[in-house]
Amino acid sequence: MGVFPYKKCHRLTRRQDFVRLSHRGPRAENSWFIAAFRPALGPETRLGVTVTRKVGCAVVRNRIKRLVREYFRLHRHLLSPPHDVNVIAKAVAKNADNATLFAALEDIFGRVGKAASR
RNA sequence: GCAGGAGACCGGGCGGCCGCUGGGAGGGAAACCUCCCGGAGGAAAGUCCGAACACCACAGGGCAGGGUGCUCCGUAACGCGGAGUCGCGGCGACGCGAAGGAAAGUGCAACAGAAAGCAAACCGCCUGGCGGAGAGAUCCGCCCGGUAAGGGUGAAACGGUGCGGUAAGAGCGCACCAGUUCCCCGGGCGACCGGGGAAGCUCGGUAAACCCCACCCGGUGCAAGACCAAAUAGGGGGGCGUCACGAGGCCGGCCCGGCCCAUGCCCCCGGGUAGGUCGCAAGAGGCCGCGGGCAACCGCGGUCCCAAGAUGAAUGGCCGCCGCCCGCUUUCGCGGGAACAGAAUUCGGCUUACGGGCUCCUGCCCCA
RNA sequence: GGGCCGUUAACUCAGUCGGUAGAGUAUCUGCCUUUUAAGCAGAGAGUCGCGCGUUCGAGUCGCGCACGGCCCA
Repeated sequence: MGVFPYKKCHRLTRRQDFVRLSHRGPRAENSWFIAAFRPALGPETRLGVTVTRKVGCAVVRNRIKRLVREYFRLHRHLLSPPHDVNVIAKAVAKNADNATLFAALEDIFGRVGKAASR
């Protein structure tokens, strides 16, 4: 396994997982994203990305999802103990460039990390 | 040089690091790892048509409903394409056209106008009659009629011009022109075109109003559908026969019509949700050559060129160099920009969005 | 993936068979009242989502787009 993998076991793949996060559970928020999270059931920290049609067309939504995944791939190991995280993009995210979104993700994962380690 | 028209084409390139994903090979008990090959578009979009494929329905007939609508070709098929015909637009290159039928029937036409569809008399014009005025010519009023040439209204008013004709007029008659129908000759597969003749005088618009005519169309869609199969709950399916005569149900638009029923006997053990596997990626393909055809396209041969397959859903991120465009700058260089847009069963079209250069053609102007 | 509907005044909606686009609320003005509310009278306001076509004439008919919403599995 490489240093920064992103395999299927690192993703939320069931509707159940998303529903579980959307109900109760802590959230972190800034101008571009909302993150819903709670301690993982398995041994790995897992990611889900939610970008609704309100955000933009398919090209815009794909770009945002890829950026979120890329950031998660490089920084997943910083989150301990393992958590399930769902990152939801706000509609204004379509206007931000890649560097801005990476900064926003750094901010929001920082908040998640702080809350998770407590 | 400016303004335009048509056609075909491209949709940045190379490299490094970190990743995702399909297939193949190898290793491993497994998680997984290593290597090799592949991984968004001309529109992948809108879902407007047509098919392939799958399941459901289906004896047959009729009605309804929907679609198409000049001709001939092409195609698996099409509402698509090609070549033509006619009409319209443009100086032109060229473009556009749901382009069958209004002498089958029904309907509609506000306002204006006398009248809007078996024509019609408001004004005007004219013969005649009555009354009045006047010396008279004649004028005025009313009435019975004639008249579509003139006026005004309207999107549209029942051919146009001229001559004759008449009380005034009128295709009432004649000549030419336009149109309609029919006949003949020639060309074309055909739409239709060219020429000649006759008749009748002329028969309006709207079918993207109902409708008529010709041709086509069963429904639903890969979340179709097939297979494997936890937990939970206990039932489900098939065949044959007897009875039956109308209340009900079914036949997936409706009707004619057809079937089911109450019950008996026999046979089978499976059905199905979560989840998984398949469907699911190698063909109505591209290119080259030859042949046929004006062309769309077709036939034959070759090439082995290309051919993604996810399923909370991959095709990415960061960086360097080069090329293109813009701004600043004498140059060097610096900074910025690069459109529309992301496969979801697969093809053929159409439509819409959008960056760029190329070739040919047209009109006008200038120079030689 | 497939299907259906809507878009008309600031807001909520009518508008049949094509013929001068209306109603209620809100706004403004006047009357009434000590004043406000209520009531009465009147006024303003519209690219009928956009484009092309059919027609003498289109909110209405046809086609192509845009935006919004809903349904099925």
